[in-house]
Amino acid sequence: MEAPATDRKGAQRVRKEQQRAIETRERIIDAAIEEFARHGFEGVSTRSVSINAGTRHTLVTYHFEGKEGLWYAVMDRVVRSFTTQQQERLEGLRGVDEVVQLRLLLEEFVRYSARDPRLHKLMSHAASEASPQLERMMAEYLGSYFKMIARLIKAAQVKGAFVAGDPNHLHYLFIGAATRIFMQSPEVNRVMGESPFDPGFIDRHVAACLDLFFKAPEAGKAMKRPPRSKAQ
Amino acid sequence: MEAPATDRKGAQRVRKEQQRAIETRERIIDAAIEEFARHGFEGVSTRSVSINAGTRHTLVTYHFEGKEGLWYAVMDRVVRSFTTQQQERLEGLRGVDEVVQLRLLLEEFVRYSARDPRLHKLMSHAASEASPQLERMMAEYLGSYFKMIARLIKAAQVKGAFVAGDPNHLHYLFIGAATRIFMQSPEVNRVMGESPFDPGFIDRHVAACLDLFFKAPEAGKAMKRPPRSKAQ
DNA sequence: GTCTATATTATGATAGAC
DNA sequence: GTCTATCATAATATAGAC
Repeated sequence: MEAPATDRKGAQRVRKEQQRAIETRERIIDAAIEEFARHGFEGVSTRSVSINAGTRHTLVTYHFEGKEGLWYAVMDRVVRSFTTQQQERLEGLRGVDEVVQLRLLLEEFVRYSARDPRLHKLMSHAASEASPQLERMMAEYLGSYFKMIARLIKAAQVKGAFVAGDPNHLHYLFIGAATRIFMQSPEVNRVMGESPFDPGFIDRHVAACLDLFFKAPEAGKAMKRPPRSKAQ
Repeated sequence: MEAPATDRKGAQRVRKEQQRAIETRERIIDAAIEEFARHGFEGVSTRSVSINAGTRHTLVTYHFEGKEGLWYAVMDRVVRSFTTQQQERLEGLRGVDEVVQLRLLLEEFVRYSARDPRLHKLMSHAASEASPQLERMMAEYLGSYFKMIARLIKAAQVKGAFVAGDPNHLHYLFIGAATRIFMQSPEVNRVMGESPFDPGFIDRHVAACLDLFFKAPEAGKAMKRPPRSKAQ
């Protein structure tokens, strides 16, 4: 059976429609990331999300099978985007000294948190009580991420370049120290008189966070930390 | 005009009613702290709060003039209870070396966060965007608290006992490092295989947090930190 | 895929009896 | 002060036209 003349046009129309559908889906997720980060799951209505996305709330049901499905899609995108970014950064550093790897990954972590604190706001909602969703995220993405960082911390400790203690525990201390200031920026602004998102502040913040955890490997060396790489 | 015989009984009844009213008010606040900490302002209904408090939702309106008034009452109680506790701890340490004062206040801060992480969960909701409420809390309670800690950090830095850097900045690093682990305990549990609320863990956590920020004043001294006071 | 219309339930707030 | 009854609005979800 030969394809009739209308088929090409038809296929083209289908592709365009699919394209538009994908864009709608993405716009909804974008808007939902913003709202969920600000108000948490219970504090968000699919109506306000869809309005901010420029569509109707019924499309949330169509694309995500309801509010919960939208939440999954949001967490999936945000967490996956973070972990793959870190993973790629690590792969680009193959062969480099592990202490340097760790330092650069953690620096990137801080800068990522400054660029988009919504990951941590979302996690603060998702991880504050046990749930199947949390378990799934841990199993799928975050578990191996924590293992990877713990491995690097252990290696850095062996070389005497990182403070002593349980690697995962120290990782959590780092995460907290690095991100709190961005998660509560209005309060910080009020206390410190400057925005933590100011580029100058971010540089100082990166240095302060790293300085807390990295040690100069030899006692004879100066306490000043080596110049940090700025380029990716 | 003499008071009639019924007055004594009447006054007694009024006192009892007032007492009961106060208890109702307190029970509502207790329940609201729990709910607001978990779900944030938008995610909470006055109905569920009042059910958990064992009353009707109309009493929320009566006692607090609505949901927003309840939110104010909650934040007021939680923040005030924290700052006065720290204030009293400080007053009990009059005359003590400032480095020791700071160390003990920060230790108390960590243990307080472990006892009741809801303060920080509430703040993470209240301080993530600017608002008149936040401004009021800062002006009334938290502003002077941050000033007090900054003063002690500065003094400790002069004595070479605390890491260098802007005192308020370092304070935020400390707050983040100390509290994140309790705010996301289910995630931590999954990663570390133990609860951060385990007494043994809390002790190790206190030590780890303090060790990050306090320095041994002399290079010749051993790196081990002095035994921490456990009592009050 | 997207829209309109609508069903159902939840929520914040109020009025009035006791 | 606390309760019952009720209202107006907002939310999730679904059905069906296009």
